[in-house]
Amino acid sequence: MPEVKKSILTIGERLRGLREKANLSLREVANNIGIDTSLLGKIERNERQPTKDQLKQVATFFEVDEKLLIKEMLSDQFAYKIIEEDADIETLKVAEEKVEYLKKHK
Amino acid sequence: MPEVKKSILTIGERLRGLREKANLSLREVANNIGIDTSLLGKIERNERQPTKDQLKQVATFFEVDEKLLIKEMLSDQFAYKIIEEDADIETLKVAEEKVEYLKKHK
DNA sequence: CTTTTTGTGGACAAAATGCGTCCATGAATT
DNA sequence: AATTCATGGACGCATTTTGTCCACAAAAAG
Repeated sequence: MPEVKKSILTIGERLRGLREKANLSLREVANNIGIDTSLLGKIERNERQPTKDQLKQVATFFEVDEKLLIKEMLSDQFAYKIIEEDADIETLKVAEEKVEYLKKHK
Repeated sequence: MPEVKKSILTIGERLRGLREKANLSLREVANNIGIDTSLLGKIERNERQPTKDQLKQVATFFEVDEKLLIKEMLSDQFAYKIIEEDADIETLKVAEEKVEYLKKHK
C-alpha cells in the first residue's frame, strides 16, 4: 500500500500544477476560462485572488472538485491572516467551535 | 472545583459585556477611546470591525488582554467566512497545517 | 540568427469594500 | 416635558483589490 504524499500547496501553486500537468500555456487556459493571460499568471503566483466564478471555471476546465479549490483558497487566507497578525494558532480552534455553535443555533 | 462556563461570544458581544458590566453608556466609553458613539454601537453589534488601534484602546480601558480580543475577532471572521462560503469545517484544519508549515519553512 | 511564444511585472483605471460621521428616530430614564 | 440613550439609515471618503494594457526578457521554434 503506497503512501500518499500529502503536500501543502497554496491555491496558486495548485492551479499552476494543474496547468503544467496538462502541458498548457497560460494563454491557452486563460482564454478558455475567459480571463487575461496576465491575470491568470498573477493568480498562480498568489498576487491576485480568484473570484468564486473564476474558480468554478477552472474547476470545470480541469475537471476537479470546485469545493476542494475553495478549501485550498480559504485555508490559505486564514493561514496568512494568522501569521500576519501574529495570532495564536488556537484562534483556529476557537473558530471551529464558533462554526459548530452557529450551525447548531441557526 | 467549579466548572468554568465557557461561552461562545462574538467580539461585539464581548465588548458590550464589558461595557455593561462596568455600567457605562456608549457615549462614555466612546468618548474615552476617542471614537463616535454610533461607531462603537455598530462595533458592538458587529456591524463594523474595530481597527487594531481601537481594540488596543478598549483593552487598556477595560484592562483586558488585547491579544485575547484579537483572537476573539479573528475567530469570528473565520467562522463567518466558513459559513458564508458554505465551506467544510475541515478548512480550518488545513489552515492549521499551513500555519505550522509556513512557520517551519520561514 | 530571426521570429514567435511564453511568463513576468509595472503602471494604472475601475470597481469593490469597508470605515466613520451625521442625523433622525424611538425608547427609556429622570 | 426634557434629557439621555441606543439604533440605524444614508452617505462621503479612503483604502484595497481587481483586471487590463503594455513592455520586456528568456526560452522555444523555425
